[in-house]
Amino acid sequence: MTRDCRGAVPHAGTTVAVAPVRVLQSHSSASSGRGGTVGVTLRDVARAAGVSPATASRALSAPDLVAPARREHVQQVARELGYRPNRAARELITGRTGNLCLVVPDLENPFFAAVAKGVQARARALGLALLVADSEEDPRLEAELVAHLGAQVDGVILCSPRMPDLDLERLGREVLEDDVPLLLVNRPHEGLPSVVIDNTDGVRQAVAHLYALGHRRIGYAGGPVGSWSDSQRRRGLEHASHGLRDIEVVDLGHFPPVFGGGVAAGDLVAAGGVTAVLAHNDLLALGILSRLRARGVAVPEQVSVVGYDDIPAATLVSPALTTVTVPLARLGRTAVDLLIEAGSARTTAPPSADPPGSVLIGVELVVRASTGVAPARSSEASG
Amino acid sequence: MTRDCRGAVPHAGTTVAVAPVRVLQSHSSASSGRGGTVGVTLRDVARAAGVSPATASRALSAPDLVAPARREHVQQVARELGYRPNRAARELITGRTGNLCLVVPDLENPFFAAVAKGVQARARALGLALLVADSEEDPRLEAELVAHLGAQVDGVILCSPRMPDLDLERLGREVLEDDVPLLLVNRPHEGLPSVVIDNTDGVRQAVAHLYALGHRRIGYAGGPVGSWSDSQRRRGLEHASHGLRDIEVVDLGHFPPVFGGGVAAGDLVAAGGVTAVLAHNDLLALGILSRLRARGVAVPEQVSVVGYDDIPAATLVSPALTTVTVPLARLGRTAVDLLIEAGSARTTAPPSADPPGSVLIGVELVVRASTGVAPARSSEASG
DNA sequence: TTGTATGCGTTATCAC
DNA sequence: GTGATAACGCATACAA
Repeated sequence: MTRDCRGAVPHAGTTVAVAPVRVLQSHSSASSGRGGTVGVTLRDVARAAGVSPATASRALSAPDLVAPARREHVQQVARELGYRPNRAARELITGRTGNLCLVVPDLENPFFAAVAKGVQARARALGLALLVADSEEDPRLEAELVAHLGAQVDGVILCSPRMPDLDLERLGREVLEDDVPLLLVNRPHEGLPSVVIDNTDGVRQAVAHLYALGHRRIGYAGGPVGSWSDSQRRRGLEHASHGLRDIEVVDLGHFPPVFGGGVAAGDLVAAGGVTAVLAHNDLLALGILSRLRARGVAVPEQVSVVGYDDIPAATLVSPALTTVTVPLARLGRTAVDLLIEAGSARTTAPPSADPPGSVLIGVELVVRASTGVAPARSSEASG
Repeated sequence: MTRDCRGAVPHAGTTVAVAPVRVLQSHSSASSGRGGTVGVTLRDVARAAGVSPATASRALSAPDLVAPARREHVQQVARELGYRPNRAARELITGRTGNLCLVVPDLENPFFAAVAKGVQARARALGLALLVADSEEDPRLEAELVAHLGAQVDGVILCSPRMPDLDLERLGREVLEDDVPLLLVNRPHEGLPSVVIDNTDGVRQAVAHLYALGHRRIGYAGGPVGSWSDSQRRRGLEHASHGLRDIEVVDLGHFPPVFGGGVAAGDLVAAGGVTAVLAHNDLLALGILSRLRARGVAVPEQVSVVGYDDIPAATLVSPALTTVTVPLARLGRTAVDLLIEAGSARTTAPPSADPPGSVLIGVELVVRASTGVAPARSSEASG
């Protein structure tokens, strides 16, 4: 790594006036001369507008409380002076930071990246900034981050598929003490608001699709043990298969929900005698796809593969992956809305009014090239 | 989307004591009774430790200034009381927020996701939180975000491949006024610190590799017009080819640096009579790969493909993509370090001491299955 | 080395 | 509807 210190020549064009002395006297309104917008305080605005600081404050933060004429005048003056409220001072007295916080296991995981994008967009639309923390898949660190960052934000959104329930319990209490709303993504928990994906319906759609294509023996490559969404999807799988004649679901086991996990799962698919496999998520499915190809198993001619989430990479491979589309950006936006709602409910209502809500995000199967009609089989059951 | 308000039954197990009255009297040390760690102020610590607030402050923020015995005592007391400094109050007086800000065009783009991850990790290691903003590929929004968020952080890291130089110039000035260091990623600019990738060397390695495999006619699928890294890579390409006998570089044009752009580029590859193609980045290369496959062009037997960046998806496809590995996480970490350096230099040194530094991040070609020996050709030049 | 006192910029509480 | 004034919690200049 080379270090390249660039041109030692200072700007030659305009002369930037840098004040060499620090003025520490009482507010000497730096507004005379275009010295910059730095340090324009509310008092400056008030003075320039000929009103008291209190009125100036109200004119900007609670316009309804001030007479229309004055209000507009103050706002005009503030604009001219380039006034920008000091967030620290405001926070110090209101207790609100104007920031939200998002904790995810891995920013590079396209699933969380999409959620983060949605969260960020909605937060900004509401005039809030977003602190993002990556826990590096470490539940312990997640808890620490929530506790740490929770102190400097108005609300926390936590994506923590694998944090033990007990830790969650504790976090919930801490957060209640600190009066900072905590929202869970893709994981419900008693007493906490959450936004979750409809796992059972997604699985149902996937199974129905495969069944319609003639598949009767379907493998499931599961996610990590202890993952809430995995247990949900297993449940959905059972439920869905109950309604269909002659179907058999083969549990291929638990796998890390990444590409590498899919490679391992791929071998079990090949060995399991199934004609189709549903993976816990797309990364896993892509790994399976890759492994099957390497072993010379044709997809979808010999085996059909279905993923979950519909991450961008699902369309980059060939055959493109049939998968369950999860509106991740919407999930993120909804999370913010619900969090805000929880926050304002907390201040409006007495101690604990209504329990925090939980929102279910609908999903939709999108059929691509990785699924096809089941290969002819030695039929084993009579019709 | 269903709305499911969960169980209306309050907690039945433990009884959570919620204080129904708000204590507004002078500090009545809530430490008696385990009422919670909320509101433990420095004065409380001072009182409990039997020292003045000033000493308590120093014991925690400037330990060297207080006698060892007292110091440890105060720290102990603070720990026991669960004291946590109020960031707003601290910021109000010190002017430092303890936050950095990162602005990227698209959080879902694996390139920026990786950078963000590195930035976040390093920031946390330094005890700083990270505000992340996604500009949705809109340079105008980027400028606005920097201006807006810059006011509430100690430094800004900007990834803005396509922002016009003029806007950058203006941002640089604004930021200088606000006294907030601004650092550019993958884009140098006079007067601003930056961390950039070694584009010319990456291209050189790629060309050398292809040349060694016997390729003599190599296509380049470029990035967007106005992209600094694209112009750098084109320059590197020229330079690299000058040193090699009998080589010809074919400019395939400018493409949006996404999968779809690669699809378009793929057709030109097929039509251009080249035996190898170097893409501006991996997404583009993946699109080319996909298009070539769709058209029945074998990779690498007929055409070799090289990408740039080495995003995770590069190994998910088959054939796996030969590409130039960019240590993106390191890039992010370096950005933070350099930004901090710039920040402290700003306060330490008089007005403008030394111009901000620029760091060059080295890259390395990683050879995978998408490149192979050049097909036999109708040799056109004598040896 | 330690304590006292002041101020950071804003909003909230009161009187008017 | 408006203005004086007191906090908010902390760090620091200054005196001791």
